[in-house]
Amino acid sequence: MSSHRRPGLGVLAARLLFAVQDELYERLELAGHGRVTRLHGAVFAHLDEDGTRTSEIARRSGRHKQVIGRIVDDLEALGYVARRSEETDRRAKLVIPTDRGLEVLRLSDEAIGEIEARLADALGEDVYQVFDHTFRAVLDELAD
Amino acid sequence: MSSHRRPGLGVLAARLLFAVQDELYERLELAGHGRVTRLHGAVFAHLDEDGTRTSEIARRSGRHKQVIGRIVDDLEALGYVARRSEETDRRAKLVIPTDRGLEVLRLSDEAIGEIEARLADALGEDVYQVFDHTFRAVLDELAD
DNA sequence: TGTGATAGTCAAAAATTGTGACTAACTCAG
DNA sequence: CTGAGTTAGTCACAATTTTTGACTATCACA
Repeated sequence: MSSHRRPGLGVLAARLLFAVQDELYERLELAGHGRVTRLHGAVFAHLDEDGTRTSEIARRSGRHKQVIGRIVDDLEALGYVARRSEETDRRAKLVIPTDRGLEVLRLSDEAIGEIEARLADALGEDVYQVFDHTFRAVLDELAD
Repeated sequence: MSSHRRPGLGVLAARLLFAVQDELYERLELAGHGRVTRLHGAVFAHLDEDGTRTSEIARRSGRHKQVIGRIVDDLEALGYVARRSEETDRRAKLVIPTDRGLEVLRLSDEAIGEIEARLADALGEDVYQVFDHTFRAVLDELAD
């Protein structure tokens, strides 16, 4: 078996994404946030500590605002975020993390940070830094 | 705006995946394969030229075999793959790309190859090679 | 031979995504 | 100041996708 083709950049990206997500959500579950799923990640990943608009989250995550709106409904019911109208634009509503939401943000940053630290440790601090730097350059290059 | 946190490894991976997919499916559409969607990618990405079992595709892609079975139904109806019973194990069926399916495999490899070549050109051949190599090392490291 | 595991499929339920329409509020040219 | 066009968000409905459980056929192996 395993006569499969050498994985290209797309498959590498998918594997990395799944590997990171697997570890992240496992840790969130252990920390008592088992109700938070990958779906909610689209919001958490693009949510600032001081709040972000629904439409901005939609834009950043590349999903429809209806989908984001529904995920926010969910997170609101679970007590992770609250909605507050913006004062400068009364159409808009800020999605703001609650204390519980802030904890998820903190735990997520911590989990990702640990993964990165583990990789830096295994591959070499300098090697990993170059990797991270090149990764961002790759994304900049593909953004056109 | 844009006061968002520095994206971690997970967000980087997601962006890379989407960027690669965007370009890949755009090219497939231009080549007359507009009916092939990201959904089908789970099969094509793990399909060998000489055929692969449904369950092996499911294992490699991390999806349920029912889902893969349905995608294969789709691809079969579109004329991209055929099913053939294995001789060594009569329970199993090989999913085999048709000529049309082989063309998609070729176009996909070509598209990814061009993206990689473009990146190597922009960032430097040696820089990109190190990046690619480190990427695979990262995945090996996370596989544990 | 017979017990347990594996490959694949079917069918129904649940979850997620996409579409179109709608209200409210903002922008800005005239 | 006003009205046309745009944008933020939501609702309701349709379509798609995923999940769950059950089932048949086949294999592996003690």
